[in-house]
Amino acid sequence: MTAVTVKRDTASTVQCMKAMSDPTRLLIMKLVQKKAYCVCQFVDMFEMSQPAISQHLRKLKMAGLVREERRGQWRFFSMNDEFGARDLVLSILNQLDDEDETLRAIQSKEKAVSCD
Amino acid sequence: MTAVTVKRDTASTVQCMKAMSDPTRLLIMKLVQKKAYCVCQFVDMFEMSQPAISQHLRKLKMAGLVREERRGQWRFFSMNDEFGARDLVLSILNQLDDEDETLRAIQSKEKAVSCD
DNA sequence: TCATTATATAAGTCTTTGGTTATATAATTC
DNA sequence: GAATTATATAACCAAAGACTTATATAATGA
Repeated sequence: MTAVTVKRDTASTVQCMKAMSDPTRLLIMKLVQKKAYCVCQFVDMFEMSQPAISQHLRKLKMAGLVREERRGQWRFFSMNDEFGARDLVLSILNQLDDEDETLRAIQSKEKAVSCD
Repeated sequence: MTAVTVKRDTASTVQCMKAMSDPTRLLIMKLVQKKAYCVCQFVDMFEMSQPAISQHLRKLKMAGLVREERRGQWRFFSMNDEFGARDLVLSILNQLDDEDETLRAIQSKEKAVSCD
């Protein structure tokens, strides 16, 4: 049973694609598809500065692809299931190899957060 | 009968998405999916300068999304069906609305080429 | 061969992007 | 309430993008 894809206009398609057309953001989307992560986890996994990660997350959030949730001193990000272009996002993520080396390397660096 | 999608790595996915993450190039891909167009047709349809169109086409060609064919003094561009990330391209184009206003407006400006 | 037509390329400009460092804010813990 | 921890934001910078104008190339046709 395949859902009928809601067709989208050019502008919103381009906006969504631009948000995901970066290796860091594409992989963040791949990760949050499965569960929520907090900023500091991404910092560890991507071995990237905290401001750099924050800015990538802001872009994804502004574009509507992720949602933010506060838990104590942490902010968790997860996939926004109410996003209009959700089908587009999923079809892109779906053809991204789960065995991809870059993805694997990043996943292997995941650390638990105290509140978990 | 749905074809099995070949999973792709992060780098090639991002490269393909970047090539399509522009309204002009996304719509060019939508157009060449159906048939080949020459540069001068795109210039008319997108109401954009010839060098600008040439440069967009070069990007698409360099990324492997389109192929070029000479017919007399014209150069026709069509979708490259041998492209590795073809499934990704098609799934993106597939969810782009055929009734999209921008697309319609561009299609309405199509003119015939002498050699047609 | 010369003018015309179709296209590419080069060089310049302006904007956007993705990082940096420094600092602000807000919750937690001592 | 002071120090610590998590995060955001601001200001800056270098590189990439998307145009522009000017010019080169290549095929066509007189």
